Amino acid sequence: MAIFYHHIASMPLFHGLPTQYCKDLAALVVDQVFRQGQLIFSEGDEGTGFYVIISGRVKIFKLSLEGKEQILHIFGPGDPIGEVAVFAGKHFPAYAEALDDSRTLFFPRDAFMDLIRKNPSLAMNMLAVLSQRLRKFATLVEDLSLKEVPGRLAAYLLYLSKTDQDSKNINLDISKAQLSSLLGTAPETLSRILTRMIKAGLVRSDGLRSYSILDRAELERLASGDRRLL
Amino acid sequence: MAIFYHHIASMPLFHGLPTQYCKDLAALVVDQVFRQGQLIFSEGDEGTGFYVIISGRVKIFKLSLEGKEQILHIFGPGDPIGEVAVFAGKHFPAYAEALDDSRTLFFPRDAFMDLIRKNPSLAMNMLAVLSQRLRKFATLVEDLSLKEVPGRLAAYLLYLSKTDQDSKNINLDISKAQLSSLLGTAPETLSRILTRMIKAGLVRSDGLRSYSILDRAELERLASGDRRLL
DNA sequence: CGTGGCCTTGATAAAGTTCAAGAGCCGTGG
DNA sequence: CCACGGCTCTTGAACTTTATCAAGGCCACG
Repeated sequence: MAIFYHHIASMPLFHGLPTQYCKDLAALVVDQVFRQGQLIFSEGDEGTGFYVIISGRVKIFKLSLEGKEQILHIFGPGDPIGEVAVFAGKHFPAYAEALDDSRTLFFPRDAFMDLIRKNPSLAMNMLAVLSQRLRKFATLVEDLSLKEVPGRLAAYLLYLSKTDQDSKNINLDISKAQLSSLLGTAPETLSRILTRMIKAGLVRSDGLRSYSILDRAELERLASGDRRLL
Repeated sequence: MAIFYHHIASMPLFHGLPTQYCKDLAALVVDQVFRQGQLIFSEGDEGTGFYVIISGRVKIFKLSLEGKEQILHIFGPGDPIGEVAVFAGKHFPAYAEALDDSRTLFFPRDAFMDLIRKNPSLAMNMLAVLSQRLRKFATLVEDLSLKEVPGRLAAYLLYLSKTDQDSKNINLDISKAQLSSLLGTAPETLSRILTRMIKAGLVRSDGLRSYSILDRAELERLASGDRRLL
């Protein structure tokens, strides 16, 4: 259990939580490992608790009848997933699948609820997490509805360049198929627009999933919704 | 102040909160009235607190460069708005505008934060509210990305028929222009698809903003993402 | 050296947008 | 009472963007 404690205490979600509570949690928590491609939960499943990712990445997505998928988020170490089912509605609102071999800790609903009632700073942390997600969703809706694919792709590339040490070199980290699902488009469309961007001198492909940003200003114009073609 | 107390105590958000706390809140709260069409806050504004709607309706929306709007939510009495800025990021993530002449109570950030720290049930209520919104966003993204306009419209009509006393008679309550912005499409497209639905015998127009559902099964097929044409 | 992933490219079709014009509705004022 | 102006909504036609279907290319791995 001591090994869980270490993980729990270092999660942003539990930042500021007294040591004893972290230890209590460590005793409740269940360690779960998922293979790459393995489903963690399905939309509609009853949620008896939530997961926090220890290692690996997890995609949260919706599926249409015809099997088309839209990725809502891609989460990594430290991120909680499925917590919505704990606080409202009881069942998971989407699918979750491991993108890599992953490890998670599972927090049973009732024990966690007790703890959150006892500890205001945990509640505040959780409120901050949920609020940030609402924010992310708002921009996702904005992108899907108000921007065309080039704009979405440009925004995503710029987003990557901010996290990956503000440089001009970016790494996609995910397959093009996944990226197209994240941007809400077909893989073919993504491919075409990426080559258009390359031909227009906005970016350069450095092989595999690595790209360089050549014309940041132009990308920013695209990302902000400028309809003007590449 | 006593008059605010009454409103506060009856809000779902404050359900279960001790009387004294409600009274404390009543002393802090600021009453604000907005005219129909008046902007309550803009995207990017600093959020020094949040609002709860007492009467009227408020739309939360994003705007593109070209002025196209996408409605994220339409909220009514009892709903909090702008709370995301309180818990994360400080600035409002979208625009808010009164759809009717409306009245709100404004809760200053710091006082509210203190209260939430002191009262776990308030925290739980807020977590439930945010979770429900995440859920709503997830279905909005699903609709925008995975369904076509007929599917979205069908889903919306069915949604209305559930709230408005499960009958076959529904009332749009908002203009077609607003509805098109909520569904993420152009007014012309909405108009065309609505007439298609009428011609196909799925719904009937009872004048103004009133409609009747004639073929619920077929609407449900459309809403669930069936591509088959009307 | 071939096989299977994953990505690209091309041709075609579908859905939605845009622009422009017209219809219906309603309150105002002559 | 009717005509006018201003709304909102509808309809039509051309155009864009994106999806879809179908090959073909590339590359890694056995």
